[in-house]
Amino acid sequence: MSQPAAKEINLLHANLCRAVADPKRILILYALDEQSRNVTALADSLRMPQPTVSRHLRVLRQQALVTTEREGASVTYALADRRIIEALDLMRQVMNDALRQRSDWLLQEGGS
Amino acid sequence: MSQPAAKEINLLHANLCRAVADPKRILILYALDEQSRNVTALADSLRMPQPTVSRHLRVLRQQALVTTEREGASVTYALADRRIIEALDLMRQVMNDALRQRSDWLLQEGGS
DNA sequence: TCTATATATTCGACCATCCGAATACATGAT
DNA sequence: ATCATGTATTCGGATGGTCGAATATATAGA
Repeated sequence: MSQPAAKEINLLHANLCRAVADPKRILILYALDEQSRNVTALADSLRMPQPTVSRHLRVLRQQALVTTEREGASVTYALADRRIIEALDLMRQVMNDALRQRSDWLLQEGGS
Repeated sequence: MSQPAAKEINLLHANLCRAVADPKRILILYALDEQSRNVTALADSLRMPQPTVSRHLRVLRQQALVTTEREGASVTYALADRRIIEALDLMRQVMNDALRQRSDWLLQEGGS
C-alpha cells in the first residue's frame, strides 16, 4: 500500500482545491448542500445547460466531493462531506472582510 | 459604492479559491503560516527558484492573501488571514478521510 | 422493440496559467 | 556613480481547463 509522499499529498491537496475553485462548481456545491438533486434539477435551478452541469459534476465526482445514487433513470447527486462547505464559507469570510476593509480604506482616505 | 451582485461575489469567491489551488502556493502559504519570511528565504526553504516564488507571491498578493512590508532592500511576506490555513486544513481533512476510506475499501474487497 | 426521458461524452476552438531562462528594477552601501 | 543584493517582470512554449453544439449512452415503460 504505497503511502503518498509529502509532495504527492501536496499535489492531491491542490487537485482537490482546484476542483472547488470554479464559479459554477461552487454554485453546484452550495445547491447540493441545500438539497440533494439530480442533474436536470440542478441545471434548471442554476440556469445552466445540462451538459455543462454534468461535466462539472464529473470533476466533483472524480475528487470524491459528491456522491451519486441511481434512482431509476435519473442520478441523484449529494454532497460527500459538509466540511467542503465550511471551507468555502471560511474563504468567503476572508473575502468579505478584505472587501469591507478595502472599502473602509477608500472611504477614509480618498473620500470623493 | 457598487455592491457586488451575487454572480460577481461568486466570481470573486472562485478567484480567491483559485489563487489557493496551486501546489506551490499551498506550500508557500503553509510556510508563511509557520513564519513570515522574505522572498529569498522562502525560495531557499522551499527549494524553488526565486522568480517562481516571486510570481506566486504576486498572485497571493493580488488576492490579498498575503501582506508585504519592506525591510531595507528586502520584502517580508506574511499571511494576511489565518482562516486561509483553516480552510486548507479542512480540505486536507476531507482528502485524508476520503483516502483512508478508499484504502479500507480496497483492503476489504480486493484484498490482494 | 420502439420511445421518451435522463445523463454522459466527444469535438474543436478559445483562453488562462505555469514554467525556465534571461533580464530589468529597486534598495542600501561604498 | 558604482556595486551587491534582493525582488519583480518579460518572453516563449507547453499544458490544461472551459464552453457550446452535437451526439452518444442508459434506463423505464408501452
